[in-house]
Amino acid sequence: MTVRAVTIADVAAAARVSRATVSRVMNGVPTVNGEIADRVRTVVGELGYSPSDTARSLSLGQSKTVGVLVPDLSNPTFQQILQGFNSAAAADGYRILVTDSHEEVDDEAALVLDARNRTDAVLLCSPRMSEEQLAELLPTVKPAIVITREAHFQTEASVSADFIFGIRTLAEHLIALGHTRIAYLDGPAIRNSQTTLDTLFREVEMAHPGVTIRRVPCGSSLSDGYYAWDTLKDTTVTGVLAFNDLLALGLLGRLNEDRVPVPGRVSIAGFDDIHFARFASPPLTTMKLPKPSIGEAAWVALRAELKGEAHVAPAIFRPELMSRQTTGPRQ
Amino acid sequence: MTVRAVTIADVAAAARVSRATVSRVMNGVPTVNGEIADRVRTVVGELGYSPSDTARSLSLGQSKTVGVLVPDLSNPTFQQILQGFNSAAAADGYRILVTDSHEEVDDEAALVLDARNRTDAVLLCSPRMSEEQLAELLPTVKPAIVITREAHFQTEASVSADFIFGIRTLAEHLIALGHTRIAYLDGPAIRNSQTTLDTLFREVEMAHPGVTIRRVPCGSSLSDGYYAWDTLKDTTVTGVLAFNDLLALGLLGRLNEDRVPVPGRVSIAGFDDIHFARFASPPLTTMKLPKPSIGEAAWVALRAELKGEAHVAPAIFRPELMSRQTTGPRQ
DNA sequence: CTGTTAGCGCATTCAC
DNA sequence: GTGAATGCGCTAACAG
Repeated sequence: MTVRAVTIADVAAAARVSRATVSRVMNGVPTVNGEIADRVRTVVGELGYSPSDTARSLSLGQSKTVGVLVPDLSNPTFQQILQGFNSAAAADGYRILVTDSHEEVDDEAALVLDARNRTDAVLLCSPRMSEEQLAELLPTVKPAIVITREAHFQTEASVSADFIFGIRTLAEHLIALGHTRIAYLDGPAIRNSQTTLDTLFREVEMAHPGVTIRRVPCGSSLSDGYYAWDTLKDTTVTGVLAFNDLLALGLLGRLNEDRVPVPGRVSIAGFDDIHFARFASPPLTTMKLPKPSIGEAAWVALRAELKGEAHVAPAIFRPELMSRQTTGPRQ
Repeated sequence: MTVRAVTIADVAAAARVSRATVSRVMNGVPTVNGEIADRVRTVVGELGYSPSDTARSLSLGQSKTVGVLVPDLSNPTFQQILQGFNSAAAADGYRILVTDSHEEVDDEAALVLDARNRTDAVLLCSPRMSEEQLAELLPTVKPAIVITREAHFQTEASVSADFIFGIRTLAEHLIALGHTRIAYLDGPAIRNSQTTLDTLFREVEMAHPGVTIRRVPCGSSLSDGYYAWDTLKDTTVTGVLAFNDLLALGLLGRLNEDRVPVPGRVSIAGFDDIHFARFASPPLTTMKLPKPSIGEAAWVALRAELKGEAHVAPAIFRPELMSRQTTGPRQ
């Protein structure tokens, strides 16, 4: 914008028609005289006119745009979810506006509000805020839906990945390979997923006497994984589960650097199956998430809300084990 | 938006004041009676009012937002440039709206136009469109600036990376290691950078008799690099330069998979120095680009244009050689 | 089939 | 210090 160079009025004047007619031509309304339409189009071309989306949005009462909040756009996982979401939305004529919170929990609410003020709805992708904050925010920004890594937020999360199932699968995988001392690299401290995970680990330990799974605070980035070795190396841990692939890959890079054999000395498993996982050396064992499908499901849910339809049933996606080379028998 | 739940009028009515007063309170205009202001704020809280950015934009004549076009958001390089740009812009109270062209050259112009119609200016990050298209588009969307990988588009590119210098450096690096048969994995076919690169390679060949550098059409993604080996493996090439790190990393992944020693059988060099480069195995030799600085410089240039100041001098960034382990003596 | 009128939600002159 | 009126650029009835 910035004091629009050429407006609909300019075009109307130059084409000697009313603004309404210009509007009709621009929107492809068929009931316009061919000659007039041509004349308008010509002028549009000459003046380089292009309608202000802001004005259209205000007038139409909708922007045909939905906002998306992600905690970290540099994480390939979110990019892929976003792609699935984006193409699905695009197919319905919607565009997206993405905002990255950079893992700053305290900024999330404001960012969502902000995004919502210029769009018709919002998608909260793995919000890091507490469940309470979320519950408070949601009603003020709806239509809104949230994608979560845990399936137990049934009230809010329309789309979720069965993280617990995935971690259990990975744990069993390591245990089957003979590992008994396992570490879990924790993701961003969020919500009350804490207890859920603890419960899982206790269950697994119960089922497999002799096995211990220890949680280690970590983070969500490559470097978080890289530095995790500092606290891990002096332990007897032989198997490591990571909150996500970034963590696992960062750790793997560190181990390669320190010439620690993988999976000889320690087995590593990630979560998400980002592209790089396959290209790592050795290729990373991880749980594959159908990221584009998750994005699509999110759009389907959001579109339903947009249309005011009945709530669609929450979609829960099960990850799939990609057993590659970073995990092997305990030695 | 979507038929705004609560508007400024609602707040005004509930607080028994005029809309103008509500507006003043919302914008922190000091000349408002304390009690009234408090009353308004209370109502705002109760009603959960939050001003429509769309309406504000239209009224103010500016959105305090700038659009950014990138060819591939999943490429970490662009993310980092974006981050630099974003934080610089944020410091000046501007927000950004990103659009990803997914390397679809033909969509770029429309996307830029689209973005520009809801923002005050646009940044074209490594546009893939032809120089002619760019020249035609630019005037219609200004204020606009472009970031380029080549320094020779002096007329348009406000910020650029000295790609030619970087590739030359890498070529010399390989040659110094004894490589004489070198392949260059080409990026997206764009503009007329073709001849520039050819010129460079001829120069290098002249300066080093016996050396040949062959261009191989490739692409810009991990998988493009992965499949490049299919055409490379039957050649006598011992050194490979890649358009970017993604290509190099994809190729490296393939070579690890096929158990082809790197750099024993073939040396590889990338370009950009994305995070993953360091974590690859072996760590990737590449040219480091000051990506955040590039982003910041872009904002400085764009801000100047926004203010209608004189054109700032084009900024050209020189990449720096990061000699790591994917390049070694010819064997 | 085209022009006139009104209004989307907000900020901002201008009087009061 | 506050309210009433006007306009940002566009679309959508409504007439004609």
